[in-house]
Amino acid sequence: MGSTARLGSGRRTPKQKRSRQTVQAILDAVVRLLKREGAGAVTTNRIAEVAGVSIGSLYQYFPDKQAIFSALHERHIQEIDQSMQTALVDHASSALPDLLRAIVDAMIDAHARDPELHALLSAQTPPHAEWTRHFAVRLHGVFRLAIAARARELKTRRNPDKLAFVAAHMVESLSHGAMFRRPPGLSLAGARAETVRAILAYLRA
Amino acid sequence: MGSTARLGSGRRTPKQKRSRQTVQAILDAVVRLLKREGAGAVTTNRIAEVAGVSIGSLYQYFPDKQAIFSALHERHIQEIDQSMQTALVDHASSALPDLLRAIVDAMIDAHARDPELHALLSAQTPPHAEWTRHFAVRLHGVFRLAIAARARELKTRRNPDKLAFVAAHMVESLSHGAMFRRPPGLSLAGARAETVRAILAYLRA
Amino acid sequence: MGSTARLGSGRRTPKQKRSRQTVQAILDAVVRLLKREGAGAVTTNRIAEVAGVSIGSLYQYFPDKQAIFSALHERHIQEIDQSMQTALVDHASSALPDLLRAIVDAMIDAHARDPELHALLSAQTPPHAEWTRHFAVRLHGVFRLAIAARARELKTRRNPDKLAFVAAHMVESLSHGAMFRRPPGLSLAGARAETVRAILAYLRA
Amino acid sequence: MGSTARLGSGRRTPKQKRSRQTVQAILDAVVRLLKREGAGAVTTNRIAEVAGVSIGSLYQYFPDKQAIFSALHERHIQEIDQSMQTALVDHASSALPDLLRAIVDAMIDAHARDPELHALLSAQTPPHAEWTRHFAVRLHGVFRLAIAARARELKTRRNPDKLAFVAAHMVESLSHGAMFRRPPGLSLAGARAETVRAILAYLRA
DNA sequence: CATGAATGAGTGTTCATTCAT
DNA sequence: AATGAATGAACACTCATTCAT
Repeated sequence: MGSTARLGSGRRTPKQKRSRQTVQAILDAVVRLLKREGAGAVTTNRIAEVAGVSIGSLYQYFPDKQAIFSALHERHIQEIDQSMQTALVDHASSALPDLLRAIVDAMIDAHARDPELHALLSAQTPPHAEWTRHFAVRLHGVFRLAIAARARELKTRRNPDKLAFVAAHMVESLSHGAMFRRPPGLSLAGARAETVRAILAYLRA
Repeated sequence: MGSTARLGSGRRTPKQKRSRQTVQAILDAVVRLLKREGAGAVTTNRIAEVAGVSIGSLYQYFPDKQAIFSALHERHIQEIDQSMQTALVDHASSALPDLLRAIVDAMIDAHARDPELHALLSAQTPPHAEWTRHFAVRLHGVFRLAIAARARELKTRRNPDKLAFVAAHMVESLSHGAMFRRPPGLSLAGARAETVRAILAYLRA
Repeated sequence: MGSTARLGSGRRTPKQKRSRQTVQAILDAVVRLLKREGAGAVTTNRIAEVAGVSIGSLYQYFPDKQAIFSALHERHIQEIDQSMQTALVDHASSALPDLLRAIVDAMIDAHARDPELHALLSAQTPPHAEWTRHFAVRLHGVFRLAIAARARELKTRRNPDKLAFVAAHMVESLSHGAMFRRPPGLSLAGARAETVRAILAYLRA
Repeated sequence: MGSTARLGSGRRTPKQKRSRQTVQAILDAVVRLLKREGAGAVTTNRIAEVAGVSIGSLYQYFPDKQAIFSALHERHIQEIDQSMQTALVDHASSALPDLLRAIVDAMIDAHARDPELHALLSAQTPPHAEWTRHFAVRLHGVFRLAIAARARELKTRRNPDKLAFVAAHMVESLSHGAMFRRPPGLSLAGARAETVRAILAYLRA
């Protein structure tokens, strides 16, 4: 991990850095293509071209096309996951509404940052692929933690899994909805607030 | 010869009935293929084969491959929409919890009836296609109606659009989640009940 | 030929008239399609549609697609041939320049009447098909006759076949050229006159 | 390995030479197919097969089927054009009859070299395509040059464009006719001579 | 005879993947 | 490692033709 960089020569590091850069370039190329020319234009040859690498090199780093999408998904999830983790830590000792607010914000921001990407990505991958499941589990975990830590505040003895299940789905669905299907007359800010209010209402019921 | 034109009632309809049967056969073939052999096996020639019609006939009824998926979506949505409408009417004078329960049941049942189909279908269509939007609008409408009719019971003066937005997303997301991402230890029945409880909690908050 | 129309009952005539009308309709449909939508649009089904007959009926009158083009060619040639014959007869006792002028006019007019048709037709049929040969022979014949009848005026004893060969090609090529490849600065009338002059020069040389 | 880059002269050219060879192979394959099995056998897959390349390679060099025919035409025209140019230069200071004879020979030889190809090719391309026009212009130009340079010999003040127009059409038409529609009793040599005589007669009239 | 739904062999074309250089 | 020309299985789609009604 960090240790490779510390070893004497530093000879292997540049190679690995190059690799990572190539992988990044390929992943970025997919995103650019997806946004600029639509899903139909995302062919391996085109990806390689846009990434500025040869098609041969592309296959050096990814065994097949699907692997590229998987990697992209993973990267995307990790980014969201990261901001979730941060929200959780930052508000470890805040009141529940504040924490919820932070989580919802993180989620919406993640969607807002790259809305087309998110949309097109889900169209490209089987909806029950590993990553979807994985993401659900992570989000579920975030809420389990958040809820467990505030069991007293909530005065509830209900199954925390059940609560987390509902809360996680609410945040995901409403974040997505706030971004893409907001009805006229409901601002993004309004949707944010309403999402928090809804989850709170549920948890406190 | 000349007499055929004189025979009783529906001499023109068989032509149309046959058409409808062919279209049905094609749509059913897609579903069968999707379930039995996965999305990769859904080629136009294979569809025609499984449907028991010639590829030429298939193209007599659908201008291109995408049109087949669109038709399938439309059929699927209409089925869900139907059961939603029914729930709404059947519980026109029930108490809110009963109505909500009926709506959630209709939604989950629709997902449960053909879970793979639903899943694979969404993978095939751009997520912001007309039908997705259309369905969201329909669901939203169902809730607006349900909530408006019970404004007094809810003792609320909040924007019904806002309430409907949140409620609709909760139903859709949690129905889907109940079907596909239920955590171990949460039964389908439990998820159903919890979904209703959550929506109620929100509406009454 | 003419006799069928003279026979008693007249029962068969309408049927034959209908047939001829259908055939005409089909032939006209090809021309219309060719002109309006280009060669690519000329499919048997489309022809039938434009002609206002069913595809089945079309195949009642023509064994296959190629036969339609053949019939069209034949009709086209007969029209040109007709006007050629007329020119020949009308100027049976005119001087050579006048006759030549009449033939050239007939030829150019034939091209001018339906230039696209003529062009597209040649693109559709193998260039050495029967009809092309046939047409060449007819034109050749016309000139043989015209030249033979004026051998004294021409004071020539050269092989009339040779003269006819050259004259026929000149008239065909220059008529076509006058229509389609006239250089800027050369009017159609000018091209007409020049064609006559050129043939005369050759015949008198 | 590394040494390959150091070897003598043309190490980059093989890439281009290979390309040219492939293109040549494809073009030749079309000609072979056209001659051996007729126009109906000329499918892209068959071309690739006969050319000994994969269908994928074929599409690397030609965007679509039509482009192959266009390239073939261009090649064919350039060959004829070449021999025309040569005739013009070789007889720059010859008398007009000799020059005419050379041009007619070049034209007839071009047709004689590959008569079926020429015939089938014209059947494949719209008769007013760019190349046809282009060729007419070239031929016209050749004659303008030839005539202009001999204005004194011809003692003519007539519009050289008019003269060239007629002469060019005579050469083209009579060369083609000499090849394909020669009447019995007229030898190829006879047709050649007669063509020259006819053009001379016209120019001197 | 007319109809037009049905047929299916065959077409042009794409694109993930390989491998000689 | 990198390259990119070459590959070819597979696909969506067309259209001349048939035949049951």
